Amino acid sequence: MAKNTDDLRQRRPQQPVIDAFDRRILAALAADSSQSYARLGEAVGLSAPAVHERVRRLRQSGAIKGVHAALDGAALGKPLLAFVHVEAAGWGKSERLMQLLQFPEVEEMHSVAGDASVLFKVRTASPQALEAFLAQIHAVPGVTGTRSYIVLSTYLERPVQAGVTDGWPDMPRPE
Amino acid sequence: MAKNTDDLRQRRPQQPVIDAFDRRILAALAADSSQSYARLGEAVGLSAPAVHERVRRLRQSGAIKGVHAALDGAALGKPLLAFVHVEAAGWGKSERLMQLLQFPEVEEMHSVAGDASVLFKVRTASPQALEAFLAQIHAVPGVTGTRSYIVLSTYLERPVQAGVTDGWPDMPRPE
DNA sequence: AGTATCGGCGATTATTCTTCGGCAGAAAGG
DNA sequence: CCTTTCTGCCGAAGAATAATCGCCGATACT
Repeated sequence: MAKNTDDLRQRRPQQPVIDAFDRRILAALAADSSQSYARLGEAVGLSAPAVHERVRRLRQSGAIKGVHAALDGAALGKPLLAFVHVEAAGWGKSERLMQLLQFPEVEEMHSVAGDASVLFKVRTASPQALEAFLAQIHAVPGVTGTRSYIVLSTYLERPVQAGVTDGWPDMPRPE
Repeated sequence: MAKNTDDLRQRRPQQPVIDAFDRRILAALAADSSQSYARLGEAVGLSAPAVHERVRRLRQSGAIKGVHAALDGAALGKPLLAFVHVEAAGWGKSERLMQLLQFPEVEEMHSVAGDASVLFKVRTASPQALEAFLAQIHAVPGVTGTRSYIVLSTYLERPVQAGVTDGWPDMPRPE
């Protein structure tokens, strides 16, 4: 037996093939991850152990990064949601900026292409708290300015969806 | 017995008091909602049934809106994340705009105060798909323009945190 | 054809969830 | 100050679920 073939087997496809069953399982778990494997299996057309095995694989492959409780910001005393665009001279990502992630008010931080360098999503208890956060940002060396977008109403806020639109509706092309 | 006192009891405080135990439970559930009540109880210093009861209450009060699996956009074939600002003449929220929420690419939609009316967070399979989505937006009557921010790197993306910063670090006040 | 591999299914065991009764502490009333 | 009432926690039991095992059919490769 050629043992060295095991090395070849260790290639990780990194795309462990996500078939239609997986997609349906992922969609169901993204919607509600507290349902039993039996119910999931019934929904997608598989047995409970089969679903269990697929979920285990999806977890290990990284397609499922975790399962989290969705909390209500207002109920927790953080009714103010805002997106903060940061303009920075030089390269935006600094060690100093990363320290801001320790604040539980910060939910997202991305570097973006556009007329801003870094984008924050923050949920604060009050305008004063947002001001304090902005002060923290402005205290970072290299930051030249910020632009804040205060959220008035949230019409949709959901986790990553499993679905992909492949056939976009025909658009009225600009002539 | 005055039965009518029951009516008074039906006042819902709407702030059913979230104490330190609740906050720790919520923090733990936001981080990982797949752990057992026994482990949670051990972490926060309560028994499993006590945690169960508190979680039930937090669920009912709306503090916990649900539990969802966090999926990996790239693994699902949607590696492109973008924030799209929409400028609209008149009032931004239209029935036509709400129909766009049916696309699984759309993860968030807010109306904001700032130099934009509506803000979308979309995760698409490709730049072409993003273009198709933008075309959908521009097809909505009243939309005068969009500004897109393509995400280059995501440094943080997490659900609503239970914690609140009350003592913000002293900021260097602008003199 | 033979053979190995993979994935699903049914059944079993182990964990966990969920409920129940009892009890201690705090708050309201006499 | 004592009683009453209420609330919330705990330990224990029963129900439901998660997690594992062996077997089987399908597929692909030799």
